[in-house]
Amino acid sequence: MSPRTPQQFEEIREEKKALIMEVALKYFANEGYHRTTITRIAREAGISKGLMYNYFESKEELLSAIIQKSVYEVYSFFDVNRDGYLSPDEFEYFIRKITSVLKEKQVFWKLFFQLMVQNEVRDRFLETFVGTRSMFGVTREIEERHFVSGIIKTITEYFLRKKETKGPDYDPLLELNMFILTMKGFWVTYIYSENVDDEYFNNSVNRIIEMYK
Amino acid sequence: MSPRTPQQFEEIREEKKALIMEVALKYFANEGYHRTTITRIAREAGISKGLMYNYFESKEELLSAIIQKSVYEVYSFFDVNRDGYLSPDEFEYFIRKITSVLKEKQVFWKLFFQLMVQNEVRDRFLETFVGTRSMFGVTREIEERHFVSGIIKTITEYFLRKKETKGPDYDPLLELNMFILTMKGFWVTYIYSENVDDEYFNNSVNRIIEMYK
Amino acid sequence: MSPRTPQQFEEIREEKKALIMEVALKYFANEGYHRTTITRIAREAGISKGLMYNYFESKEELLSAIIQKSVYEVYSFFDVNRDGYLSPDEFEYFIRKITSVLKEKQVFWKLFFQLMVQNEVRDRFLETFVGTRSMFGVTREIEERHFVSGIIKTITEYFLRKKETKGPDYDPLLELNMFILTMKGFWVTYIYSENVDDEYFNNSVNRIIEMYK
Amino acid sequence: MSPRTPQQFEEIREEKKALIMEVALKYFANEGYHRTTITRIAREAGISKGLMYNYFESKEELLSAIIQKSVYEVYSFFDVNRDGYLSPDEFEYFIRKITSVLKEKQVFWKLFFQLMVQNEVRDRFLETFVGTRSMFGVTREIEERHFVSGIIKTITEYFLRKKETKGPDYDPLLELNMFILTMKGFWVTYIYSENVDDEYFNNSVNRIIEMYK
DNA sequence: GATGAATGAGTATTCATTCAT
DNA sequence: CATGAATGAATACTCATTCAT
Repeated sequence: MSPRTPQQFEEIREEKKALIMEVALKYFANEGYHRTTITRIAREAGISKGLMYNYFESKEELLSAIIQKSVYEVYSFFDVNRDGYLSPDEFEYFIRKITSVLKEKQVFWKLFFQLMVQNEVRDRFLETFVGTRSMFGVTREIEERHFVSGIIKTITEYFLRKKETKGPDYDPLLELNMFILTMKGFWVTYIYSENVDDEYFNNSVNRIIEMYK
Repeated sequence: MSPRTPQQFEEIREEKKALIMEVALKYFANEGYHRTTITRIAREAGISKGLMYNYFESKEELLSAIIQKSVYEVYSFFDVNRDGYLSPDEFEYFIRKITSVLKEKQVFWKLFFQLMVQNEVRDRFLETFVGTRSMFGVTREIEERHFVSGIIKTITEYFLRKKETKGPDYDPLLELNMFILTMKGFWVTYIYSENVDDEYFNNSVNRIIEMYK
Repeated sequence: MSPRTPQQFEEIREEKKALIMEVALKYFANEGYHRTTITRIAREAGISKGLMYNYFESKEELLSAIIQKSVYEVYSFFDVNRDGYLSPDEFEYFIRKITSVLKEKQVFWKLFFQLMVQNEVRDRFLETFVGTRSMFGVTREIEERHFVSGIIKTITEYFLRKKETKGPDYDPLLELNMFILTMKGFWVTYIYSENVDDEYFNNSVNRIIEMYK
Repeated sequence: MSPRTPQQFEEIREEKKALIMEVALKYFANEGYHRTTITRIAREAGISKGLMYNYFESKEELLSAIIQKSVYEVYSFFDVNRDGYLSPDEFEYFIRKITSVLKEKQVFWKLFFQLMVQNEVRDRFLETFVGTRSMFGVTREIEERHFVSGIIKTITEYFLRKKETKGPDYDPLLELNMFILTMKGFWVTYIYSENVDDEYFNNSVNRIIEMYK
């Protein structure tokens, strides 16, 4: 009969928020942000529409929260190698990480990709979370800010360093470009694979490492 | 001032339809299908909403017509090589074709990609036009129907044949997979590049040919 | 640490109710009744929404309680002169009272005015609390019931009596009307003055007395 | 069978817009802006909600259009006397105008008053349309901009000039203040009178002229 | 008494589609 | 063939009120 403690309320809130975000991510990713209605999310999460708005100020804020959370989780995955120098083994480790996080957060990447694909949303979120708008273009000037830019810089330096051992015919920026191309291809392929074949997945990763390490 | 002949009417009709489709494609691709209103398309095409419905039964039918037309144009681009056998030079030619059609039809590909990214739309169109739902997955069984499946079959055979010259360490299906991966990466990169750097573009194409021919 | 007596409970209850009403009056008056949410009032009063409903059955009942209380306070301000006869000095005293109560209860008058201005609310409350719906109109028949009617009757008689001294050209009902007009103008002017200039305020009051005493 | 001409369409549009604005004004004025739903306006105007939005971008824009139109009509009522000098007869004429426009546009003034009475709306519209926020306060500094300010300036000068004939005991600014007070009282009284008694109305106007000319 | 999570009926707004002219 | 006024179903969002704890 005694009222719930603030901690209990906080717990309820966090659990419900997590539930809503989980359901919303699933539908945003698979059906698209615009096509997913609040009604659907609420029904699927077993709550009322009103409660949704108790936790998130708007549909957009819900999307934002999902992205923020996911980006944070992806960030925390890459806490190593932040010194800016990459040894070949660290490079390999990085590729293995990036491919495993693909599996781990497949649904989020689906959503992320979808957002990238739409002008409007891209402009709103890309700069905030990724720090670059040229992600899909050939990025020549290396941007300093943000996580992704930082990684790209580190990797660029890795490729530039390889020129010393590979000889005069080696075009490091072209190789970098091909590497990024391949990673994107890998990404887009496996994001939309419903039943990833582990053997092929691993073989592909190993081959990428073989080609670009 | 003599009345128009039925042929002339038909011509006018076709021109108007083409104009509408062109405008719609532009907006569908850049703003998104759901975010583009019929009103906007009609205004931009300089006609009334009513007339729109005279030409196309619904918004969806308009989309469908756009895709059909574009897919047809892309098809006709590849009229060669339909005999199912690919020589190395034909393979190179095919890559050059596929990359140039990327530039040629960039707007369509943008739209296409956007549609692929949504379950519902994917299910509705992919099978119809492309003949496979596993496009984004690791396709092992080679599907026979349709254009894309046909091409994949031809290319698969190209890679299988290479085993004979490349030796026992060569895994043709893995190489095929890497090739597809790379092409997808190339595709997704350049679709969303606003100002494609021709030099880099060509260098990348050449490198792909070098790697997989 | 002895348990509170029923009286103490009652006191606490009354204090809380008063606090809620005070906060609510402030927001109702300044932001509008409809635009003020229960959540806001509860938060501002430092209590929970649930408790609000422990004290007041509904938002409307809260409004009702506020008006009742304020009207009662205004009533009690005018406990003199209830014998129905007004001497000139009592008339002056009445004007000074009515203008000072304007300052005293400015926030309430703001709310009151806002309510008057809306048909629905006016109909609901005006009759109950003021005893007339013609408050804003030219009232000829003098209504007997209620406080305001009583005052108007008393004042009407005051003006009628003045005819004897003012001579045949004096139209007492017209003068009464002008007096009421002027009082309303004074009222509406000062309710919405944020920083009332005391000198002007007093000069205006004196001038009104000069004109109508 | 031939399509409507642009003129016909324009006519339809203007008639419907006028109808909607008329109905909306009535309900906004009598029930309050916030309490009046779009559904109600549409039903009362005999059209669908959707059509409302064909003509007005939002509820607020509808309100804005109503005010703009009404203010324009009131402005056009006062095209005389814009030279800034007021003779006594012009002053009388002005009062007769202002009181007759009260009758003419009673419903609008009801709405206007209601808006004034709410902080939020007041801030949004008052400055735009009236050019002063101190309307309800004792305005000492005379503002130059806008219509209302212009009139107040002209009238102020009228009262200042009267000092010369009225003698040293005459306080022109106090009289101005009393005049404004009385006009406001007149205004608020007659806005909310449902059946205005013409004789009383005219007598009141004459008495005001008598007092302040 | 006290809390705030939960509800649901209601509100403004959008937009594909129809249809009288 | 051509127009755009008109519709209505759907959608995001609000908020007074209830209720388990």
